[in-house]
Amino acid sequence: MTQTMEPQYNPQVIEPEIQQRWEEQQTFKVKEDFSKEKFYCLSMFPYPSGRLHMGHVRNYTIGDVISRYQRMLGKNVLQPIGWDAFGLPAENAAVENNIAPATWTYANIDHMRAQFKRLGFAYDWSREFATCKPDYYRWEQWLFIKLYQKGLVYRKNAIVNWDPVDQTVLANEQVVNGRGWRSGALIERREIPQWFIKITAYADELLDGLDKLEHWPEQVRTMQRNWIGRSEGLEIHFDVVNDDTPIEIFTTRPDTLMGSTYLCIAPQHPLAQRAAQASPDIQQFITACQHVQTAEAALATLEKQGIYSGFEAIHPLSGEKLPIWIANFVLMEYGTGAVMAVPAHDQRDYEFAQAYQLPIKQVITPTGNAACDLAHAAFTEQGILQNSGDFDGMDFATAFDAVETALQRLGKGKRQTHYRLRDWGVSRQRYWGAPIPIIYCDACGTVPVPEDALPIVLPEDVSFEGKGSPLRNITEFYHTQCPQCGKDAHRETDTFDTFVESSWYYARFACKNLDKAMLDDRVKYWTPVDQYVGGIEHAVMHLLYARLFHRLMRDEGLLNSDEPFSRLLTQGMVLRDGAKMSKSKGNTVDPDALIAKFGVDTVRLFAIFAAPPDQSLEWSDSGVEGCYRFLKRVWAFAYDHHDELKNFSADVRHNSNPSIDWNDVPRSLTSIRREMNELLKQARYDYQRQQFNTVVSGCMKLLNLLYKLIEINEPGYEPAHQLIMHKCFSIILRLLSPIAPFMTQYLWQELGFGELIVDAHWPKVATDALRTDQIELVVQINGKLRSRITVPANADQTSIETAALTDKKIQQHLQHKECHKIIVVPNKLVNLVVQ
RNA sequence: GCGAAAGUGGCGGAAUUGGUAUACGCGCUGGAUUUAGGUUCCAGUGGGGGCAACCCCGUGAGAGUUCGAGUCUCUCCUUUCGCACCA
Repeated sequence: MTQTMEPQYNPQVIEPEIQQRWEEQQTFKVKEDFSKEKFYCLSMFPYPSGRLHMGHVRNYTIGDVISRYQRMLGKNVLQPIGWDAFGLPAENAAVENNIAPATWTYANIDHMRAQFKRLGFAYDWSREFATCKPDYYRWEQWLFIKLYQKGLVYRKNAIVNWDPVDQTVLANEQVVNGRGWRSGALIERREIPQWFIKITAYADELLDGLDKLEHWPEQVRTMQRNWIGRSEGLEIHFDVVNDDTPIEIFTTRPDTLMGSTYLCIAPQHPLAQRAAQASPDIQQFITACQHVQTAEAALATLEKQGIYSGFEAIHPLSGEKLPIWIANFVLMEYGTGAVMAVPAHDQRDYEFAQAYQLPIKQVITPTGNAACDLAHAAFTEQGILQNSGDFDGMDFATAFDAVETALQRLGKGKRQTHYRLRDWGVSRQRYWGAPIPIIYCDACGTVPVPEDALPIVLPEDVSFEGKGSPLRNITEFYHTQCPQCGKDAHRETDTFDTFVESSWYYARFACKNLDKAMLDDRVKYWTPVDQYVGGIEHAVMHLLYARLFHRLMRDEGLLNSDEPFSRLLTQGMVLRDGAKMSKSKGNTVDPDALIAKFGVDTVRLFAIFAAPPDQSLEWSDSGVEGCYRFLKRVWAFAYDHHDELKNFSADVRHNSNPSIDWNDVPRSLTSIRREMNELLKQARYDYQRQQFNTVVSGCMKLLNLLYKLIEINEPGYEPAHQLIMHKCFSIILRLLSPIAPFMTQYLWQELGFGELIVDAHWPKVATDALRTDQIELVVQINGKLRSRITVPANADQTSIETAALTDKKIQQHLQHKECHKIIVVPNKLVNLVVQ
């Protein structure tokens, strides 16, 4: 404890001092003591976009609060950080500023690293890495080849957005209203060969695994379930009149089969192509469909259009001839490229049938006597079959089986499990990404790069104009020899989707410098990640791909668990004036400016206090000032307390608990002590359930309590008074330290509590302090609050009822009325039910 | 369009299991300190009525279950997120 203390809170002086000390002492460098209980806390690593925004500050503060809290609980905590360094923005910046994507990326990383350090996050910086470095991405190239050998990756044609003016492939984000964002040209669908990872081979496991992720938010699990979309249905074949190839469809509603009045096929369906040869109108329609965007949202809101193909299908059971239509909303690449239309019982089919005057045939009637009016909408619920021949009168389940049996007998259909989930296309026609390790040889075909030839290094020193990949023009990259026959060959110029890098980085943090393998046994100690923190926008894609990669690595024998993230916290967005903070909206707040004005602790405190972690946070300048005011009040209290401390008993000063008989202490003091312990109990619970905003409220209440305590004067009971005060302040500092680590560290030492507060014991509740002999109960009449009574804590039901009924206010209310029933909720209330 | 959430004072939010609605903070009003502004401190603050005791209303809208609903169920409205090449 120092002799003097600054009266003014000056974060600009203390924060850099403490930051320097953490760095010098390597306070947060993790010790690999495998005998200790570990806690791996990870926030989704940032894309190095330039500067930190408030969303970053919030995300990484939440992760840091959890890390520091877990460390104070005594665990061996790993909290690493790195950079998701490949991506499209670097290419855009390269075009705009005439700078190589690598140069731009590394400069951003340097800037953001300095910002992270200023924010005081308890990272183990020795494990930092960037995914754009060959010693990282070489291992995903290695894994890709392993998957190739196992048949888990394959190449097939897939659609991209093609900008015919810029002669380049555009991301969905770069297509605005169907046009290229730079060229303004109408985008075309173009089919090119691309690499896919067979995520569908893991569909069942990814789906079933969700049930075990009990510490994930239910909404995320539901979204993933729906994304995978497992459904049971029938695959049905329709023969085509005057054509050899039958049309295959999948339906989850075979009970409506007899109500099918037409079929729809995709414009790219082979049959549609044949139809186009005979009809210029059909050809024109198909050409127009070339401009349908690839994004599903655009597709779904599209005006449904179609044209009769001239072909007819034969209904597999009735033999009826059904017209085959070509429709813009049916996609060749998903499913079979054809659907059976049942306009009476599917809303989309209904609208299409109305628009093109196609017949609507009702085959399902509601159960019971419920009305069913097909004049305005389809009836889409399950019911009882009618107009369906032998199937009439059956319910959904019976009809499902009967239709299946009937079709199977004819060889025209069978039961099938269908997934909405599609295989993961990982090819990107871009420069700034990890090269896909494949070689194309005229003689040998597609040849994977041999393991000992990895990594395939991406040249960083390139001139980048944004028109196609520069890799095609770099001879020493593009031209190579075939690993099998040695003849001239060329490399794949596509790079990996950046989701590949972010799918396994969490595991690499366990063994960052390893150059002999992707992972080693250390990963078995550290994974799974105990706490993962990140935005809800990643609920499906990133989190599903990481769950896939974890299993792929497990099946390579690199890991011994099934899931990458045991617990997930999805934090909300930072809003200002009700809209997401973003450069384009011009409503951002610069964290650096705030830190310069208030210090880091205030910024962190606000990020935590303003909203619960999983909800959106509304920015408020005056709210930040309120947080600053609170920290100043803490400092002011500490300053006075520091001054008073020399008058305190040696026991209290040295934090050795003096023995005090609390039964002998006046109620004015014991009630403060009880309140303090109740607030502590609540704060511990709030930490556990990760509701950190109310932890801050609790600390504010504790400080208010201390100011109340100062006003109390009980001569002869100074030791108890001092003890409560000193203890209460040490509790405030510890509860607050994960959130405002700088000030609390400074005061912890200044007031002689110890050295590093992050190594202090987490405060415990004195349960004896919570005991009370009298309790207050609320008395309600018909659920409305009418009075309060005080009863002994151990009062029985009868005496509580008597106390409630004889209460003066209650008697006034009960005049001339009869009480039927009394409900007593222990420790809470009494409700009198009155006529 | 499909999938997932959210809606509580002037504002951010609290209310652990269905049990005292609005804790804590901001803002505002009044007062103290200060030459002044700022800072700091004290008091008040959901709406309506009443001299007062106190009463009525009140958690997006409407219904329902219950002794009791912000919390559970249904319908609707609004906002946000995701939709496979932004990350």
